[in-house]
Amino acid sequence: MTSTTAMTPTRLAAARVREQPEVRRRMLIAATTRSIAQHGYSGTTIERICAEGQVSRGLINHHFGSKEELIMQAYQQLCDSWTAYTLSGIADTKDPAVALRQCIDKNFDTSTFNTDNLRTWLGFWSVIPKYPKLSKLDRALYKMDLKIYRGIFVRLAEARGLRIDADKQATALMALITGLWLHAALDPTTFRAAQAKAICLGSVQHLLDEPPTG
Amino acid sequence: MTSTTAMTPTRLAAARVREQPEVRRRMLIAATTRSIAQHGYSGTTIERICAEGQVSRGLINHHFGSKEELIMQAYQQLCDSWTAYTLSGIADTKDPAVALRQCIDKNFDTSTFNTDNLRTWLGFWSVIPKYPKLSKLDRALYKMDLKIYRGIFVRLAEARGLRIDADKQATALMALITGLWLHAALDPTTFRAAQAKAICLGSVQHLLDEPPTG
DNA sequence: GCTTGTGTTGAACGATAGTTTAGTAAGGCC
DNA sequence: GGCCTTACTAAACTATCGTTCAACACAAGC
Repeated sequence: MTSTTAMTPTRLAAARVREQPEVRRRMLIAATTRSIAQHGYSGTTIERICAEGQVSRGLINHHFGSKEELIMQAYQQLCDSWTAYTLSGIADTKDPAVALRQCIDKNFDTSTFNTDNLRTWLGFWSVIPKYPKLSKLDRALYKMDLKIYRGIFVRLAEARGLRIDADKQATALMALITGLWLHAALDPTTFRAAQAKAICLGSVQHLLDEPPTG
Repeated sequence: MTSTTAMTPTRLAAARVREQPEVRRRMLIAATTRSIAQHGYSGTTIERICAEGQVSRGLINHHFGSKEELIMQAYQQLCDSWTAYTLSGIADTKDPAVALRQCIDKNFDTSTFNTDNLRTWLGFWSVIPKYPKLSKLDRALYKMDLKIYRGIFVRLAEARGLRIDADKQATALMALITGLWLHAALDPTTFRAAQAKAICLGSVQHLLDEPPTG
């Protein structure tokens, strides 16, 4: 009855690769991030994510329960990665000036300051007001960053014998970085990474130039 | 046959107010802006806009042809308003230092630096990469702002006898402002308008403090 | 080798998106 | 005052959204 030569199977065998749940979840999170980078949040549908991850539509609900949960975990992953990446640059740095330079470097290196990554952040930012969970994650990230930069400015003030408002300086530098990221995300031709970094360094130059021994 | 007392009309007379097309279009654009402020771009549907504008669902297509066209015109209106508002502050200002202060003021006054307005900008920013028309509008706005700030810094340099990179200064100030806007949009409790403005003024203080006559 | 567990698929589901359209009524013109 | 244009409504329409589910296939345990 079944002739393998006459009848090609109606359903061609899909590349059904069985992965460990944790591995598959990571893949789907990565696919989500890529979709947001390329199509924005409003253009990121279940179908698009699954196409990006080369899996069928039902798999997201199997591994995450809902699209919302996937989005939450994707942003958590993004925040965690960024925090780890930032901290890795100042782990055992004694000189606060060096630490500051390294932090700024990381904000404008090729793995960070590229259109895909910046647009991923933009995509998540746009829905943070909608989801309290995302707000919470974002605020935690902001506070973490603020703490890092504030700490650096405090150490810088001590080392240089200056009186500076570390909190204000940290807030200003973070806003400047975010603004440069946003403008680059909206139009990648506006300025290059080197120019953006130069602007950042320029804003803190007066704190870096001073000789350590007054 | 028709008993007004026994039968309440099946279709309660809606507040069918006939407006001039231009007036109605303005109302629908305002409703769109409000919806984006409150629900983000991805939460802004035809139904939501029409509910906000208190009209029926079909009216948007009647006046704009499509939702996309409405979004485009809403962003155009937002950009035009902002440009006019910015220019109005420096129309006949001779002293560049005063002009700069006034520009900064406008970025943090109550009509600008409120959650609704900032989230409206955020909502539009998130879809700019998707629509070339929006990109074009945004780039025009950016260039206009850049021109204004660059001009002020050029005049400031001349008046103070300083050598400054006006383009770099303008880019930096605009990024700082945008970053402060974004952080405030994501979490209104992060800082108050006065603090944000103080940070901005602080970033250009070294250009304003100098006495006019060296 | 058979059973069990589960990662995976693809179709079907209800809900909701944006659009279209037939019908209604208000305002201008002769 | 009757006619015509058109702003407007409300329902129907098609497409697509996120989700559910029955069937399937691969790996582990006995």
